[in-house]
Amino acid sequence: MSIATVSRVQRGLHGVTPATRELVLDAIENLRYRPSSLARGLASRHHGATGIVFPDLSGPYYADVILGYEGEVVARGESLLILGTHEREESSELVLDLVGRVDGLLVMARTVPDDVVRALGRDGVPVVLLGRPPVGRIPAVRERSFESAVHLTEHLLHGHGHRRLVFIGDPSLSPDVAERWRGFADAHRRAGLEAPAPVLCRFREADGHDAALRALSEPARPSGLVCGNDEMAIGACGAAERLGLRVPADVAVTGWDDIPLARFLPSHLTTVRQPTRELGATAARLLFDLIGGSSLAESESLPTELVVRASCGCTRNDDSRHQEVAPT
Amino acid sequence: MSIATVSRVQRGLHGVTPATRELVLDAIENLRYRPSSLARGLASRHHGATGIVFPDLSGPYYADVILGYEGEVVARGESLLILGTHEREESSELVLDLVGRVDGLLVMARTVPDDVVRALGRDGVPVVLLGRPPVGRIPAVRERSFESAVHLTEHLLHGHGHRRLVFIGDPSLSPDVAERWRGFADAHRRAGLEAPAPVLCRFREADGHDAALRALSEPARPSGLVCGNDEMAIGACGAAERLGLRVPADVAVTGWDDIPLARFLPSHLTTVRQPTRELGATAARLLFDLIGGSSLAESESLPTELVVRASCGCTRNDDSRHQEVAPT
DNA sequence: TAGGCTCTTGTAAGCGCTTACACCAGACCC
DNA sequence: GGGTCTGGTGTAAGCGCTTACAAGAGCCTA
Repeated sequence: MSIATVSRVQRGLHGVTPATRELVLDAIENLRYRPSSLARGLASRHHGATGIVFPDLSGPYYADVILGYEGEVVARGESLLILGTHEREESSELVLDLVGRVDGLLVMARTVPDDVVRALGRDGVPVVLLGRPPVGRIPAVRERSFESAVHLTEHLLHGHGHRRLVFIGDPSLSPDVAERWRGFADAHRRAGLEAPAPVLCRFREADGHDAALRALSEPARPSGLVCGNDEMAIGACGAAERLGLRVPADVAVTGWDDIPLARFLPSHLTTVRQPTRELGATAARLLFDLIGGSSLAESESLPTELVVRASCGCTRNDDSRHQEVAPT
Repeated sequence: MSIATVSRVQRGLHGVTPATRELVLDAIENLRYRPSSLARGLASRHHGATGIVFPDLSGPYYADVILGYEGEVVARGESLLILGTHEREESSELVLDLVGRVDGLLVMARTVPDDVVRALGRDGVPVVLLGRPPVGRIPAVRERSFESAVHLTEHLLHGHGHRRLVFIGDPSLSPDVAERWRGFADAHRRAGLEAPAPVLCRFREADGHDAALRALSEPARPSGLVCGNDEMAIGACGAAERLGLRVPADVAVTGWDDIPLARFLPSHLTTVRQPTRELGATAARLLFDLIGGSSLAESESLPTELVVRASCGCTRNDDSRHQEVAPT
């Protein structure tokens, strides 16, 4: 019984007599033989693994995306390498290293600059982006942040008659936030209004708190704060409370992401739910298409869902209405 | 210039003239040469990667552990493969597959049965356990759940005079919960009381809700619910509310893990904070010791911290006292 | 029955590294 | 000046698979 036959049986190739196959299978069982993934990879020149590069893992967003991705990967019998960049200096170097260990890479927002992504593309590495715009021919998966931002802003503008909304968040820090800001501004424009400049801040609760404190201390106090994510919104609610303002009576607050905590704020948070798992799963499918050689892998965008609770001024505090933002 | 020299330069071995080294480095730079991790691994018979097996990624606990682990791994220039078992049938098979792609494995609670772990140990695979008891000579990293359970229960028993406490959670489902239940029971014993049987339920909010509903509907209503984790505790608070009971006036509720949401319940949750990142980092160090051949890698247990807020009956609802559970 | 098929199995040449060992200069000693 | 070291460099044999190709067995057709 030769090594080639074993290899053929192992990989379920045709051209092996059932009898021999049985024999080989028995031997494998008895010897508890496990093929070396390293040797196999070297000979067949693929790793049987893909990588995912994410900025961090605080909050449920990235964890959920990874979960959606992981499901698809495991279903294909592949492995998954992860790398959190955590705004490390050497992130690009780490990614370049990672790329040597996988057949393809999912690169998420706020991890490495575009030129690193471009370099990967030039080297022929299959790459899919998530939560950031496409780069050259490299496809991206995103949720419709722009559309949901328009939708949410119009809800505030027309549904509640707000006229002094302020956007909290820094569009330059993340493509998602940029899209949300763009939608916010666009909704204003469509309504014949001008959106005030965003109050810049980073992503965490404390950042939102500080930014909201600044915004709410302006002489012309905003009547609503549209925050770039739920964490900032939570901070903003805290800031309002600290200033003796009631949410939503004195100031409306909205977020993004619908993290579990959103339902537990004193005034249940109106927010936008993202199809996090589906984003991850879609990215995986796209990446495997790319690895499989399909060159027609196109960017995709997934619908989001407006979750209307109490903090926007809609009165009920427990149940929540959901509205899907239709494809455009 | 021979291939061996390049290899030597690459790996920073001594015995290369500075001049040659410079030459090789230049060539590497110019040709943008990257060594094949596959070939290198095959020849040197190690993967330069470790794996982590976790049950799921909902809630911040596992994400934080992974983060702590990841930091150590990346600092060593190694890669990290992840596998979520999600109570899949084929989990053991997947783990056995994963093990062929790494130099060592961190196996967390509720993923694969002990005999799989034992089998790995027998095959000489470096394995570290987390959140589950040691198996044979395989070391485990754990937080002092037992001790903090005693501490928490005594706080309730002696600090607040409770006499009808009920434990919510199923000790058979997770080693952590088992330890907590054991501490709960032990504290009762020390106080000359008998702990009532635990109200069995799974880990999620809804499970805690149902279990608490059952417990609180008993003729002799408990005056306090000690829940196996924060999610269950949140469910329990909901159940109390639904029954028209106030927390903590009518019933005290406590959790475990100190998830972010714990601070946002109507009555801020008294809970136990775990050193999640440190757990992950410690496990990584232990695993690398093991891989490095050190056979004196011992199980470790890390201190936890009792976070006293309002839901146990201590009145203040915003600041929180922390008490570290000292090593025993 | 010889020639040509098809189908199964075996052989051996890589895949791109690491590493034991051979080799070759010099430096050094007597 | 020939021998012995020493340390830098090259050679080649793996590592454990995949895979092109060769070889052999069985069957059909003329």
